[in-house]
Amino acid sequence: MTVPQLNTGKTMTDQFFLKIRTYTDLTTEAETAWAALLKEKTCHKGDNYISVGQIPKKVAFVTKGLFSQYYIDDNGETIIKYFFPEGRIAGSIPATLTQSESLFTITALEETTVLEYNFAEFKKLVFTYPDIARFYIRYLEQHWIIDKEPYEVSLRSDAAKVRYAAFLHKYPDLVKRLKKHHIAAYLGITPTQLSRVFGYSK
Amino acid sequence: MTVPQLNTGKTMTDQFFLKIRTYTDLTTEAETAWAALLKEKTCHKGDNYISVGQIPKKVAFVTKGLFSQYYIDDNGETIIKYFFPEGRIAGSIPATLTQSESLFTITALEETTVLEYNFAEFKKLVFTYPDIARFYIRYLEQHWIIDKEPYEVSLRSDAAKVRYAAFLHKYPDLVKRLKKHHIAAYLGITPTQLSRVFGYSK
DNA sequence: CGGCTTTCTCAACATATGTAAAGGTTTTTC
DNA sequence: GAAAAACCTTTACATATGTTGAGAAAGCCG
Repeated sequence: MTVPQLNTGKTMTDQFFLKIRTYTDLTTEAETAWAALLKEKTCHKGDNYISVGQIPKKVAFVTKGLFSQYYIDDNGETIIKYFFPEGRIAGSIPATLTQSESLFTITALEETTVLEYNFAEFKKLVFTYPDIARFYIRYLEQHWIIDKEPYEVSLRSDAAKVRYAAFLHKYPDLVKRLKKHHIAAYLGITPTQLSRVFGYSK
Repeated sequence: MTVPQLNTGKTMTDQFFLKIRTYTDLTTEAETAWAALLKEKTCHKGDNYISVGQIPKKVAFVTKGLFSQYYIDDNGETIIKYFFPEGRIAGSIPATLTQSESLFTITALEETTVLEYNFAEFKKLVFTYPDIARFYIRYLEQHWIIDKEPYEVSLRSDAAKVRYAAFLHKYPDLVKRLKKHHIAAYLGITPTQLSRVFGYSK
């Protein structure tokens, strides 16, 4: 069971299930079973929630703060795959599903509080409660299929300047919380190049 | 119901469910219900199974042949996102899920026979038969999460030469069936560049 | 406050890849 | 089987982006 913790008048668990219900409604039994898996955790700025090479067991719903998921390529460049701000479920999912070493590190860019839960336990609930299965399917479809497509297309066919403009437009709030080099690493360019296209366009 | 059609001694439907059972076993009732949705279709080389701008309703299990899924970017370049050879389920899934216009065209690179089914009808089965839900979840996890990760990483951090070598290694059978410009379009480079890295390394 | 680190920008140069065009080969088509 | 189309490679040139290094600004820390 989670410890009540006020946050705009809601416990973290309330905040969690409010988000979950935007995908699909859950029965009380399902919600109770899921709630029993949740555990609060805090990551200080700079802490790694998951490190490269680790075999992850848990995923984390971000209630406050910001994670980035990144890896270092052969040339020593940092490449950021995702940002996980409030309301997102952070995890190294491929590694968690296959129980293999994570290719990515997930690190806190800000003081970050999460509600974490064991993913294998969650998967058991998926096959026990049809409404949790329904949630999981919606979640997978939304984030792994629908949301990813425009970014993947842009990454392959747009110049850095266009990708930067799209990022500014899509994540105006995130932009303020990130350093330029984080954005560059997400767009797949160097800070130098970002500075160039930024300078020309502004 | 599908028309029996010999193919190494199996009907196309047999071939389909053999593949499905590699994800999870189905009850007889579930299989029967799903089988009722299947319909054979043939695409001649050059035919589009789905065209850009179309709102797709169906997906297609490829029993014989090869599809590519591509789009034309602002500069008129063809960009190939996937190949669908035998045993893969081809579709413009983001557009099908959201019932919006497909960003991609799916076209037959060879004479291709498929077993197609209405995706919304299939989704009803997902929420009726727990074993079909289990299949669908496994399928989403495998193809949309696990399989995609290495390619996405490579696309962002490896030079064209490395990506080409990885492609040769991973799809030795596909390579023989594709033109070089198809491979180039998949790797995100021009045929000219592919010819350069191919020439130097061979 | 003062120094230290991080961040950001800029310049000069290097490089991978794109563009365009040509020629030779292979494949398709009738 | 001949004509046409598609494909592949190569060359010369163009360009976006990377690399390195320097310096200025901003943030952090003792």
